[in-house]
Amino acid sequence: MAGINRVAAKEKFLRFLEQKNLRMTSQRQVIIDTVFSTDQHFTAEQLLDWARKQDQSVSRATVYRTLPLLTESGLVHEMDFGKDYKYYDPNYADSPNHNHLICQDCDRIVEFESDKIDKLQDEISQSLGFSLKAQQLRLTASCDELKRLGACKNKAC
Amino acid sequence: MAGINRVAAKEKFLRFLEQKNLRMTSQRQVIIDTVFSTDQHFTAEQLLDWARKQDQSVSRATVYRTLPLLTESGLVHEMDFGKDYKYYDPNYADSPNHNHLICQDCDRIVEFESDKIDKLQDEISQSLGFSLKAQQLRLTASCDELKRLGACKNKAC
DNA sequence: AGCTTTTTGATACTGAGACGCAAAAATCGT
DNA sequence: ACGATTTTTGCGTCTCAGTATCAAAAAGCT
Repeated sequence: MAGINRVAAKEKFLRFLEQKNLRMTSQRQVIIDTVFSTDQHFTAEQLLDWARKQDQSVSRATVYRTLPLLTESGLVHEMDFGKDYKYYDPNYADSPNHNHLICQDCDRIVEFESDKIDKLQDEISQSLGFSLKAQQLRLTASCDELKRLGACKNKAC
Repeated sequence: MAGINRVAAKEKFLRFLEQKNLRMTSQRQVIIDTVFSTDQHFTAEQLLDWARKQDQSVSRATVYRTLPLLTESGLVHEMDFGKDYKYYDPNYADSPNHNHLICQDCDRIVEFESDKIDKLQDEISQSLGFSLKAQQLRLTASCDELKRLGACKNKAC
């Protein structure tokens, strides 16, 4: 599953820029092309590297300036995995409620959804007197189950 | 509910140090006294400020060195609320599975627990082939429910 | 083409946290 | 109680992600 269609994403971003009276530039093109050519989570610095392979001249500043736009437009989601830098998730437009399980042994990140959890979160928020706006669930786990079965395909396992 | 007993906490920390062949020093005393005189979440810099009011000589380095010890001993929990600095939660020893709801309007942090969610998390981890080690659930919400009812006591609401 | 507004890239800056090291404190053996 | 050994401390420096500044370049407008 390769995330949102690159063309659809670009289109949505165009509409967002228009509505905000911002301009589509070649640098922004390169950046969102890069973002939606993967479905991996990435950091700002990674994105800079990748984008520069496509266009030497893309600057760090522009990458850091474009990421908040992508976040605001709902195409990408800002995540913190407990490191001292941010991660960005390009699968957000597809499934805005997905959660993450991070393996502490092999650093894999597995995405999952759960209607039951979503529903409970809503109920709890209501019962505390709030209305839920956003949510982040992060499970830290160990793949020893898979290891025991010899089924873990990851090199680090 | 004022968090774990200060005396109990100090005792637990003493045992932890002993087991690791580390020493109890006056600075570490001051730091954990400070930590367990509140049940609020705090940052490293806040802790430094508070501790220095009690003992001028406590250094930034020592605070930053002590916090990982407190975390490792299970007395405190490291949290990220999406800011670029970490928060620490002194209520962790009491209820290691509690979750957080952060109000985006008034910045209040409400703690809550849910056996149902805990259970679902475990089930999901198992079904993905992992065993759950740790968990962080963060809800971002707005207190407009309370506001509408005129029941929100917070000044910012 | 000229004029205005936005965007860009280079560079300097900020702020949390880590590191290195010599001095100070705690522990231990005698 | 005292010197030897080990740990811890405080200071200063360093790193690194992210932000701010600003003149130059690009885009859009008439």
